[in-house]
Amino acid sequence: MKILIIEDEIELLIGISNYLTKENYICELADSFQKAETKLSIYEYDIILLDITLPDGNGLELLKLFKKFNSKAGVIIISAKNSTDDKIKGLDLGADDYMTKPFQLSELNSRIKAVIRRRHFDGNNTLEFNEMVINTESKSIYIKGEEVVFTRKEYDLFLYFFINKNRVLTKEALAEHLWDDNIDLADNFDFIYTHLNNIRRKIKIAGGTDYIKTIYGMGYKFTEQ
Amino acid sequence: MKILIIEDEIELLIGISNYLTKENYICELADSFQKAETKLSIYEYDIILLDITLPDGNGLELLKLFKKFNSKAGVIIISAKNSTDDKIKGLDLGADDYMTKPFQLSELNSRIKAVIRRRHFDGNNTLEFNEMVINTESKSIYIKGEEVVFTRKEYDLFLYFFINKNRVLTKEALAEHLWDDNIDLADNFDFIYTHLNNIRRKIKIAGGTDYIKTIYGMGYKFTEQ
DNA sequence: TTTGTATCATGAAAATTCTAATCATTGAAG
DNA sequence: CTTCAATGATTAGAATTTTCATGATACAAA
Repeated sequence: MKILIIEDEIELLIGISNYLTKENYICELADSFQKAETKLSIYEYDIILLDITLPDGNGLELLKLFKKFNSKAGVIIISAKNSTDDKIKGLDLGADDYMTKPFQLSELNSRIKAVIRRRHFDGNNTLEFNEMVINTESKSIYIKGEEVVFTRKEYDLFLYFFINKNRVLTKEALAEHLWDDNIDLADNFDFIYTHLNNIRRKIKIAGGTDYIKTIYGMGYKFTEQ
Repeated sequence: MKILIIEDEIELLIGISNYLTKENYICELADSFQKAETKLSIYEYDIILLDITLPDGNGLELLKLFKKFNSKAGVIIISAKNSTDDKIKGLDLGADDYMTKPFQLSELNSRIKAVIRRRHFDGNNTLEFNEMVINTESKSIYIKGEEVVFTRKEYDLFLYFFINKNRVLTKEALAEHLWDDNIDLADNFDFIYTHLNNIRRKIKIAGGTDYIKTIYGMGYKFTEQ
């Protein structure tokens, strides 16, 4: 997941970036209205963290502007402002959530996750990719129209690939996802191999294509190419 | 966990209470300074949600006062105030966190959980109760000085009892805890019986006392009496 | 007190998850 | 083009988790 952090307090900017990078997000930084504007016009992001008070402009203007370029991204407003006004305005302009400074980084992380989840699943319960369909309500997976039974861990892993299509996911990131953060990073994550193997076997048996490409020394990527 | 909600906007008060009750907390309500004062002088709470602006007094005074009676509880300040002053003062007076209105109930919940966690685990990694000791860092359990090996689910369940000493926990609450909320409530939770049985057996073998009492039709309670 | 039903306890079996050993492949270095 | 070390794939089986069937117990109603 790619995140743009727009924040003029450099310390906070770095702090957030470091934390989120450790949590396996790809972070880009902007410490002014202008830099943010440039980045937004060029790249696509999944999540935008937006500080309202910038030295060279108001974040809400940026939000208005940006809704034209990049409507896919979720926006979380970061505000030190004391009036609720800015938050309300921000939510009106299409922000998904807001945080008031100061905040815990772990909380920011859980909000980011929540926004990602909502953006993916609100309204429709099915995700599709070529011959594959996931129904997130019944937690069932269909390949070429036939249901293939996945275990809980297999399902979680496969869904994670689906959501992170075209992105390289490290073993560590996958393991952390399966074990909701509280996993000991000193462990070895060999069991990922096993689950992956099971998923691939089931896809093969069902006559589907193995879209999970191995990137040697890096991780795995769910993609067509 | 027992929570006192001090808030004069009745709608919000009810809203919070309903939500938190569904999340398996025991809620008590106070819509004025005076009622809150009375409750605080009589009962003990785990968490206190404190609105600063009350019709018959300032919440910060209440906070000062209450630190004398009930120093064990965690305090989360709810504030609609626009000055950061009240928040800072509140945190100075020993509040653990604060929220600015309006807020998402799910966020409130995650903050409550965070405060409970911090209050329990900050500084010391061990929880003790009579002949039982839990080391939350190494995730090991000792009974009469001897280590007893618990599986992950057994450990999680046992720790949850420890944290919720003297409280009745329903099967549903236990199951939800073990499966991080995303469990299907239509499922049957029979596996709780099995894990409980295993825990009790291991305690027995180690020569410990079974402090987990069955409350017929209700749930279970970890207690001495 | 007896009876019936719902809840809980227990143990065994099934399913899933994880570990560990072995083999295969990749990419780098000579 | 080899060789080597690191990484990934595969498989078997150990450990854990979950399901299921059966028996025991508590509570309520007759």
